[in-house]
Amino acid sequence: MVQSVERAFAILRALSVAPAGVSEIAELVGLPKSTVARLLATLEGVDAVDRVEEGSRYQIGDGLVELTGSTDASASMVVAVRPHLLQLAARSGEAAGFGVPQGYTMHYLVQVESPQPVQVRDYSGLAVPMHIGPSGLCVMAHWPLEDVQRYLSRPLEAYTSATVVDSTAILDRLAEIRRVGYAAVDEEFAEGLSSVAAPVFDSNGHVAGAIHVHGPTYRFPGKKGPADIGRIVADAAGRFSSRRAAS
Amino acid sequence: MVQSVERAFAILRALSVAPAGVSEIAELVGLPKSTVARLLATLEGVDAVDRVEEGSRYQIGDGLVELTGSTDASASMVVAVRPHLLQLAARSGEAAGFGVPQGYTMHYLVQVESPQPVQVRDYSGLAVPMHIGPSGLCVMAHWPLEDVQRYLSRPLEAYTSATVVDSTAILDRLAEIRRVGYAAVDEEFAEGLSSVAAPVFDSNGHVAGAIHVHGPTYRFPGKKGPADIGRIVADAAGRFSSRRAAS
DNA sequence: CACGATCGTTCCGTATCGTGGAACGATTCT
DNA sequence: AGAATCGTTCCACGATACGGAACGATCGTG
Repeated sequence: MVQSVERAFAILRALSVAPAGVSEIAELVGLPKSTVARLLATLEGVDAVDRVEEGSRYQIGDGLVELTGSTDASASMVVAVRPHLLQLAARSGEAAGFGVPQGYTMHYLVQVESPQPVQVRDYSGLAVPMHIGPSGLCVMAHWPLEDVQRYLSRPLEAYTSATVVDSTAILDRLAEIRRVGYAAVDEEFAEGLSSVAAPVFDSNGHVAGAIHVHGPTYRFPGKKGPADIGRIVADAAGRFSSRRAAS
Repeated sequence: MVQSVERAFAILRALSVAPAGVSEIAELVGLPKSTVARLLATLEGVDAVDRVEEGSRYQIGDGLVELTGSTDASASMVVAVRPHLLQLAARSGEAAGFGVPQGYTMHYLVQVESPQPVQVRDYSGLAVPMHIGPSGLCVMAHWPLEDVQRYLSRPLEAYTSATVVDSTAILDRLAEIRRVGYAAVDEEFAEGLSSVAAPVFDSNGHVAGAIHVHGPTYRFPGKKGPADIGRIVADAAGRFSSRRAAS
């Protein structure tokens, strides 16, 4: 067990009851004032606590609330996005899915199956590096440049021989994605699999995830081509973004 | 800054998005597996995380929710207690209310009006030190002795000339409250105001709040006297406690 | 089934990090 | 004004957290 983490949580438990200052907390948890002050400074730094009206009393902070609320947020997003995915699957004729970014990976939370007899596997529950697949690229296209460059400075894994791992090529792709509003990828994640994705934004205009359609390369994107499918997906993602902004 | 606390919160942020195992978290936060495993074990020990279905994936835990969630629990209690208060107001002929403890104060959440033409003001929304008023005293009567003594070691405020602030007298009161199951107070909170309260317990038998009846001193408790009113209030509080335990 | 890859768990030597007493200015109370 | 208490910061030091390595368990593939 890591003692200082346990101590930090003892402090949080004391504060969950009522706001308090350093000395009172020190008495409540039985630690020296200086230890408590240092742990509080750290907890304040990670937004787990904040000050009552910029005074010297601390209370449970918004950051802690967000840690527990985000899980719910993802769950509610899964529920909210489903009708959009069902419509998209019907309209594109292929499986549709939704994923959210987490650090340097894209987490695929939910997938709605293709109406066609030949299905692709279910990728929900899977975590994929950002540069593998169009959803991650859509998200990354809206990152600040220094975040993109930090990601690209690490060795990039190739899932297939078609996976693009060249930094310059990726940067060019990201610019194109921002211009056209979607990303199309063939066989970079898995051989025989093609996918088109578009970004979902939250109410503050920040990229929050991506909706995608994917199918076997032999029939997808097919006659419609990436641009047509791209527009359909971007349309669905845009409607979902608008709906989220309104709620 | 305490590095291990910061690292623990980095892990929590990763888990706030989606459940994950040790290795995935390690990659997300950029720490060695053994470090992550040790921090996770600690976070699990303080209920900040728990396992998904006793497997090897972790998620945000109930303990973290509880650090932030007391307000929500209070909201559902307000809904649940209302029929009990309505009945009590009808039976006692006075206003009935409910409050929950928060640290060293009693928070009055809801009040149902007296059926009589002369009303007392609405105290819902008010926070009052524990020793002021019978509800706080009922809660305090069920605190561990060292918690009581810690409270009493601080200077106690008097709201009126009748407010009891002597530690010995308060300790005697608490013993009497535990014995008879209610508390009766005259003009200690406000002049001309009398009140009788009884404790509400949660499903673990811990004191969670108090139900009270209050009215103008000139007519309350009246012919019934504190003991009769006390029994009526304790009866209502006991029924509410049983109903909470059953749900 | 065998084997390789990956996972989660545990151990242990070590050095880094967290500690707590003390100092001190700021604030509060009498 | 003076005493008490608060919150903040410093620093020597050793306790604690660290991370590489080992290993059994599990999973995926041929």
